Amino acid sequence: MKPDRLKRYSLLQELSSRGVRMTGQRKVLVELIQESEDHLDAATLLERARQRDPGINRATVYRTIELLKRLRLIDELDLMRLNGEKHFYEARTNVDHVHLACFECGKVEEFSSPLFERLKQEITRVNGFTIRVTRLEVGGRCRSCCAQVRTPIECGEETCCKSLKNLNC
Amino acid sequence: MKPDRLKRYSLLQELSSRGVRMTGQRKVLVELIQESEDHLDAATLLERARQRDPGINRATVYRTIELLKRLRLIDELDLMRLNGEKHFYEARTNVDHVHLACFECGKVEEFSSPLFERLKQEITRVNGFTIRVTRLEVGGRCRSCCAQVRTPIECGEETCCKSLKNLNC
DNA sequence: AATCAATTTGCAACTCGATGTCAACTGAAA
DNA sequence: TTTCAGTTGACATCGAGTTGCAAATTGATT
Repeated sequence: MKPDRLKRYSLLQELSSRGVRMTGQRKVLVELIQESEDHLDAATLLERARQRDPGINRATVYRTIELLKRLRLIDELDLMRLNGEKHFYEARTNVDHVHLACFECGKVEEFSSPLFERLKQEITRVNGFTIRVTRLEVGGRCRSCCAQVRTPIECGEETCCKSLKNLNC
Repeated sequence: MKPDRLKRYSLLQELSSRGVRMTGQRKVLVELIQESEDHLDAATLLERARQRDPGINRATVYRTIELLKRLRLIDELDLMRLNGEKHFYEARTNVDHVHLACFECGKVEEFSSPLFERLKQEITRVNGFTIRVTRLEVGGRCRSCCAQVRTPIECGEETCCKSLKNLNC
């Protein structure tokens, strides 16, 4: 399933329906997360927010992220530490999905599948575990990078990670 | 599948077979990771290592972790930030498995399933993605906590997270 | 056993994402 | 419009992880 097939929650709507106070700063931040095509980290979010409200503070960004996370309106991602320690955020979707992070080019694809839903059901059934959040991240080499690069991914090869850091590979 | 059904790689063996220089510090660290029942973070690993070799340094711990990660001999986990920003490590297993982190009691269960393997195959087939590492973490409430606690997990309830921090819930 | 280049370690300073504190401010209910 | 709990900005602080470099160690070679 393509990313654009995934439905994102309307954050503003959810917030107001839950009686959360809507400040100017929150509105800007929430809109940015909602609109964003890519996965935002806190620093990028701050940077973009300052273009709309120059006075906005870093702490507010983190506090808003915290709020949205607690309300389960956004998901937090690591993207296999493709870009270091940062965390990334996205508006929640109606269906959980996998993030495929390419160690070669850094691209991140999204993928959802009924198999994932079945796996979740199995977890609940077999372990008696009530699932609240899931995070499935996969690291490797995307289709176009596989086509370009001759050498297969080899364990321990220095060459396989090239310029990227913290690859887990 | 129970954790003890998962086979872990023998780290020392793998390292020597790949011609990695074996220093005293590495031996201690690698043995500790191998022996450990639970998932170790860097600080805990350092602490335990110092009981065997008091002079061992923090930087060495991180460098060894980095080495093992690059050689794909250990996996890195977040455990849904159950305990803050720390990363956790475990010797790789023959089969990928899910980590189920209970937000209530902090317990971490492991679970592997053919469905997970099928999902991985599907990812490869549909997306043309060559998988190198996977990380599937699930947060929620474990069986015994579900039995104890009356209230279901509710979005935005302050009570659902209680003393634990950074719950993503 | 002694030699030696290459690798690894310890140390300490540093980076950087994230959090805590507190006075000042503000959204929205009355 | 007033009121005040909730929110923000400023700034200090935290803590996990990294880095540069001199000294120490490894293990292959003689």
